[in-house]
Amino acid sequence: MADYSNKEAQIAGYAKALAHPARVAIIQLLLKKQACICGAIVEELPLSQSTVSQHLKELKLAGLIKGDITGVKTCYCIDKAAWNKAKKLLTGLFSIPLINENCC
Amino acid sequence: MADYSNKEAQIAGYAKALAHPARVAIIQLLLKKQACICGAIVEELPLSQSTVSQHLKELKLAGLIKGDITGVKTCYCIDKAAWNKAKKLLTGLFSIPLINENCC
DNA sequence: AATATTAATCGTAGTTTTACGATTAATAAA
DNA sequence: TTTATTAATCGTAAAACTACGATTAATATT
Repeated sequence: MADYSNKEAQIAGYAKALAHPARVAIIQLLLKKQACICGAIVEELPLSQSTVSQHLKELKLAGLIKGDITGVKTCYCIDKAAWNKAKKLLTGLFSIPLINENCC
Repeated sequence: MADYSNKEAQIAGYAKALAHPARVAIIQLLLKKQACICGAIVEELPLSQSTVSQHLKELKLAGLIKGDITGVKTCYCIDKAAWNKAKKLLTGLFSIPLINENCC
């Protein structure tokens, strides 16, 4: 009956950012530094440039990445602070002990 | 250019299941066993019975929970195997070392 | 047998997401 | 200065998501 907690909303927010394979792929590319320039990311994905741009925008909106424009190119990278926060929240959820003494 | 990997799709799938605060709340309730019967879950959320049922269905579809009907009531609980798989995939993503020697 | 309870499903409306091509703005190269 | 490159944004269409009330099917209770 009560409203959601801040934590729940934040977890959901970060989960939402990772709720598309393209965005998971982008994050992995950035983590492993196999790509960083927008154009290179586009080449790695089976999507059009505009669609990839949209996914990058969503990741940026969620705070997980930031973009750095230099000249005509844009370099993206993980936002360390936000990434660590997401990690903390998500791993926190998964580390709740699961003792199955339930009905099913 | 190539297609997504299985792993990426699975991560995205589990993330999607957690991409709504109501579903995060449900998972937490089940983990902490503060609720289990559908009706009790409904009482804990600021949503109608039908909407909660829909969220439960999505979590079931993602494999994270299972429902056990006994009489007129339904008891839900975490699917241990799937939950552990999700945990492994998500924590795996978050445990990729983040060395920021990038452009930004 | 009639009524109540529980939870799934149906129908529906509004919103959001996803995807694309086309366009634009900015910088780089010729 | 003209042309090319890069990436964001716009416009748009289709699909998916979210929410609700109403209905339904099943079991419990009276």
